[in-house]
Amino acid sequence: MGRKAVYTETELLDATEKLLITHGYEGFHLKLLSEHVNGARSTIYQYYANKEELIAACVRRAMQRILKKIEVIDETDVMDALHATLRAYIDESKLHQILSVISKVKGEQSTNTQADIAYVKEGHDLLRQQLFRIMTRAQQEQKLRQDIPVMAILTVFFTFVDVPNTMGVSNDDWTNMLFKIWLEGVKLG
Amino acid sequence: MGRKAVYTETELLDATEKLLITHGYEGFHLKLLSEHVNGARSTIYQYYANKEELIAACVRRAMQRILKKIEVIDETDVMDALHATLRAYIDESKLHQILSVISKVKGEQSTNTQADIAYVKEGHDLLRQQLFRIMTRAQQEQKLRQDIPVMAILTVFFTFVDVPNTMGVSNDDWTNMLFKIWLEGVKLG
Amino acid sequence: MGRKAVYTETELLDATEKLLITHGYEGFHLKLLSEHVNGARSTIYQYYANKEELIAACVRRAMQRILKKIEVIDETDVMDALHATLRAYIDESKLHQILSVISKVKGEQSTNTQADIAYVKEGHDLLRQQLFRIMTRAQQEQKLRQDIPVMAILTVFFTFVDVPNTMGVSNDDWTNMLFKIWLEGVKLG
Amino acid sequence: MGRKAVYTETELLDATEKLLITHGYEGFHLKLLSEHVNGARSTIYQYYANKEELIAACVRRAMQRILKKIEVIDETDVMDALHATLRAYIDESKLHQILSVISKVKGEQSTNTQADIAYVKEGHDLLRQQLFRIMTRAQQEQKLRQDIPVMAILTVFFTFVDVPNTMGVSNDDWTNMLFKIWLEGVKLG
DNA sequence: TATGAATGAGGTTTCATTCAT
DNA sequence: TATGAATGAAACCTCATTCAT
Repeated sequence: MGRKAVYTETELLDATEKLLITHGYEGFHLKLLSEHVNGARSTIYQYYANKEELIAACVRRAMQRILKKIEVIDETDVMDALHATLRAYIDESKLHQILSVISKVKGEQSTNTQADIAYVKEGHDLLRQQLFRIMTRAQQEQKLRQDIPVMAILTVFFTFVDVPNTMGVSNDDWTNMLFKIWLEGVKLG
Repeated sequence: MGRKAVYTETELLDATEKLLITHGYEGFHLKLLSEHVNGARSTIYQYYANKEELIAACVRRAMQRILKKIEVIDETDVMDALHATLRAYIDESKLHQILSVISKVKGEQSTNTQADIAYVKEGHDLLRQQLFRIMTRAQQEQKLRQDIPVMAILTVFFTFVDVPNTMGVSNDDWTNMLFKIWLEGVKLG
Repeated sequence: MGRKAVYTETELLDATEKLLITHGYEGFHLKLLSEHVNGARSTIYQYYANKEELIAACVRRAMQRILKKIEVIDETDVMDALHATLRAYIDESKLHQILSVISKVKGEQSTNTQADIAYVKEGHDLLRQQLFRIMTRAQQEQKLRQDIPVMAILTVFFTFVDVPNTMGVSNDDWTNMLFKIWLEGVKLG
Repeated sequence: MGRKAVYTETELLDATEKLLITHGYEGFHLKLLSEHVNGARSTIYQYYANKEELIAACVRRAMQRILKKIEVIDETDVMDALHATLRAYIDESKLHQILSVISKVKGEQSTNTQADIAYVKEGHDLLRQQLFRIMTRAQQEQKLRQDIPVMAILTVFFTFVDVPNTMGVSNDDWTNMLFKIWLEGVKLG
């Protein structure tokens, strides 16, 4: 019963995510969104009580997506696990941009929003801790150099994730190349 | 001598830069700026015709600053030059954030703005080309591995610049550590 | 017998009346109403063409209710009639609040609404005239002082109706107390 | 320095008060206000941060006005004091309408608003307590009947304040008439 | 020149009402 | 018939920019 929806919630979040990436938190407007989705601006309020709630839900979904991908990585072989992790992040190359939005979301009004913010924050910590754990194990297994603090290795790793694929190669090739550079450096011999 | 002007152009640009870093292009407002500077909001228009012009001037100045620092680097020794370059960038750790603002500046209105945008774009290319040149030379001199395209090495280098100093060490130490990782990688042995 | 309708017209008007009292004309919304009744907002339009029509019907019903109560009052004894009248009004303590809403209802659109507005206006006059008549009779019968115009006595009477029962006593006791004050005043002796 | 203001704060509050009386809290809009004052809607925000703050300030001012009038009343003679009090309230015949608005004002956002709300609430209590005190004294001095609780006398008094001047006489005459009715009642002899 | 004040454009949100299932 | 969904009008509020002192 009732009229057919002009778009699904998924479509709404997809469009939101795209616009958050291209315009950033402050440049994201509901008018903009409504122009990228067929339907009136006010219709958005059928799905989310306000802009903040929508953005928070969008960021949360992105976090859920990466968590799901990271979760299934086999940690038997430490180096394979790191490689797979890098690949997962590169597949979600815009992830950091989206997640960083969460720091601007104002959650005072809605408990929904607050819950989403908390979820994303926890996800952040989880991802960081898991990588820290794996890398520590890699150091112990003599797979990573020990004269550099894990924290530094980790931070560099997180930055590699954001290296733009200026070569325009496949994600597979790009992951392999970055992983190699991360491991071996760029110096000859 | 007359009464001190409410604020000098330099103070205005300094405040603008700080706020662009903390709030981003879309989060930067003249009201905000006037609250961080001693004088009224409308006085800003004595210096710049509009917001875009102010922002463009601010980004231009940042580009000038880094160009000046890069310009004086001695290129005799290729690897020293790269190290010094990394150090220069790390000293200007927020540089990328500022420069990236330029892509959002709308320059249709003012030729001043357009000139500034062009200047920044050219500076960008200049920096990139210079590094490209140095790295190519380094490859030729057998200082950098040849199985990885210079473009990839370069892109990674540019990303290193943005690795946040999570260890909280001095810029000197941080540069050394990053440079070492960039060169040698994180793998043991 | 078929499924029970989501709500009867009576339920709708009851809820409307309650909300008009608590929120006033301007604070009354159909969304609010639909939340206080079992059924969807749009279903309201099956009963009334628009918000104004609903409100007008609600006020009209309240007027009908008080008219019915006043109508049956035995006027044989003038003072008993006045006492009974006060009691009837006090039983409908929120009446004035509801009736006053009518002045805000916009009736241009619907003849139904216009008819309801007219009905309420006429009822108003009727009530006033009837009381005026009784009081004039009471004056003639030497039951009410003659040095005060009936109009003033009447207006004061109408105000007594709205004295909030701050003592929290029964309607019976409250009526008696107010009637006594109205008649005898508050001065000692 | 700076442009000449289109209206003073007093004019703004006067217009606000008038509109609050005629349209009520929920029917009061800034667009409406801007139409009753020369100047654009957005100009209002130069004076008050938001609608609630404006309304709260308006109600506060009304409370201040009545407090000032009540304050100066000479309490030497208890009955004279009560008469003067009634007169003061009748001069501010719309007072209750304005003050009642305060219960709808949402003050969560602004401490200014909260302070104004508190001020009005306290003023309310003050007025009530002062009258209670005077009336209690009047009872003790055998000026008011003792078979009726002061609370009831007080409540009736507060209602008298709102009796509309349907006779169209001067405030002086109206006060005298109401005071007489309040004291002596409407019964003959 | 510096600035307080004014303002219109544009963004957010709510709500009566309509649509289509 | 009942309703979920859509929507435009209208309210609130912010901000870049202009005005006039």
